[in-house]
Amino acid sequence: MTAAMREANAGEGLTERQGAVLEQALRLLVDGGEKALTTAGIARAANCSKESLYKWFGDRDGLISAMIGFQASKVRTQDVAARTLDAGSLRSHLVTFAKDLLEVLAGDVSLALNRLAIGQASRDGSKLGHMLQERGRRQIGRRAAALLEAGRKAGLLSFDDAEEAYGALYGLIVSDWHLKMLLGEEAGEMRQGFGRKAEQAVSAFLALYGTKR
Amino acid sequence: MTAAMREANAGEGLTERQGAVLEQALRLLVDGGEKALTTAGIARAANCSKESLYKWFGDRDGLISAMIGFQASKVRTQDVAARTLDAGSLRSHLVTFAKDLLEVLAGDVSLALNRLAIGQASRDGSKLGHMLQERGRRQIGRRAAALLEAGRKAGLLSFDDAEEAYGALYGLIVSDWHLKMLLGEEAGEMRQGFGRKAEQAVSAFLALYGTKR
DNA sequence: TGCGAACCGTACCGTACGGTACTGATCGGG
DNA sequence: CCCGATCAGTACCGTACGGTACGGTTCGCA
Repeated sequence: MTAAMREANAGEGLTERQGAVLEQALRLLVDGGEKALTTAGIARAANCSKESLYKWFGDRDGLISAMIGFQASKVRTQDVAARTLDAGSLRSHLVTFAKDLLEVLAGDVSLALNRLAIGQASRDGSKLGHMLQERGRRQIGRRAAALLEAGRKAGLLSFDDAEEAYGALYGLIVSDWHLKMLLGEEAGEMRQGFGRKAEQAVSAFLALYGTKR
Repeated sequence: MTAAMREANAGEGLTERQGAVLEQALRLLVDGGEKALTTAGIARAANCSKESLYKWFGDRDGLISAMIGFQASKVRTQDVAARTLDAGSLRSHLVTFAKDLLEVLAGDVSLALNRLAIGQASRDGSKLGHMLQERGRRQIGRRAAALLEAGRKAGLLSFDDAEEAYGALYGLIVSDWHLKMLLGEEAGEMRQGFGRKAEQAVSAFLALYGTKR
């Protein structure tokens, strides 16, 4: 029973009720930051008892871990089957990827969870940090890697180290926007610049790694 | 008057004693994260009384703000007078800038302060975030802007929007390393890759914005 | 030598949090 | 119709923090 629960928490085997509780917890976190993420507050917001929280998630850290896993499980990245890939469609796919990346990073839940994990990075041995890294970046990184690999196979891209190419793409897209948003810069005002920024970044990336010239 | 005249430490109106206290506070923050940054802990580490802390800095937020200002005042960026600028020296200056930037961002005090400001971004209306942005990034941004402008004046670089070019340079250099370090990735292991990464980033930047071909 | 300001060390207060224990209500199965 | 399990609601406990107050000490200065 307990073992099943623990394993379930790591994956997605959560009761609807528990999912609803995590939803409320995420909402609290987004609205009020880590300070607002108290067990009493969650219990009040979710109309459940503190005792249930501890029974389901063990302790506060377990609850936070469950929040991260829960949120990650909601964002599934679909692999684009790009069989027919020409210069135009590659560019379009890259631009879409860039916009998606910026949108994800600017999402308030993403920002709140990243802030939480960063704030706890010094205390908990970066356990949450690794979790976010694995569940979040890894997913979108795979999507990008697949896209880049497809581009190379189609003779549209040229690079030796895929990781290096992805690093350049990521940096060109995100620059220091993520940090600025994490530090509190209002994300709403920035969003309208995402489209232009994505186009610029992809153009630069193709100038660097594209074979067409 | 003597108190006020006592050399204002690095432009701030701080006594040496107060600077020493802030030094200890920064050390506490670096070692133990925000949780370790308690008024009692600071008083103990700095051999001063809590009453003095409140007299000097008002409250905990004032103390944290003073810590940021104090740390920023210690990092002065020297403008490189690049009168004779050729392709080689521009590249060398850019590589040096890139390495410096990575070293600064990987510094444990910088990481700790950024973590602190990010953790408080939701509670205090990003006051600390703006402070860090203004005192930290602005400085190194100006250095980069001067370098880019000099390169353009010398006919070695070509760009319309300096801010856009700087964004590309920053992104190519930093990529997602800063976030990874903020999330707890051990910075020590990464440092040895800084040199190579700086070279790669500058090469890519020059391929994008350099006039020499 | 005497005075006053600054300051250290500590005791103290109110509060809020994490976590536990208890009570009563709901509900599905025999 | 009753039994056992689950859970909401709440009271409770220990702890730790931010901030304040106070006694004792040092030191500059007249």
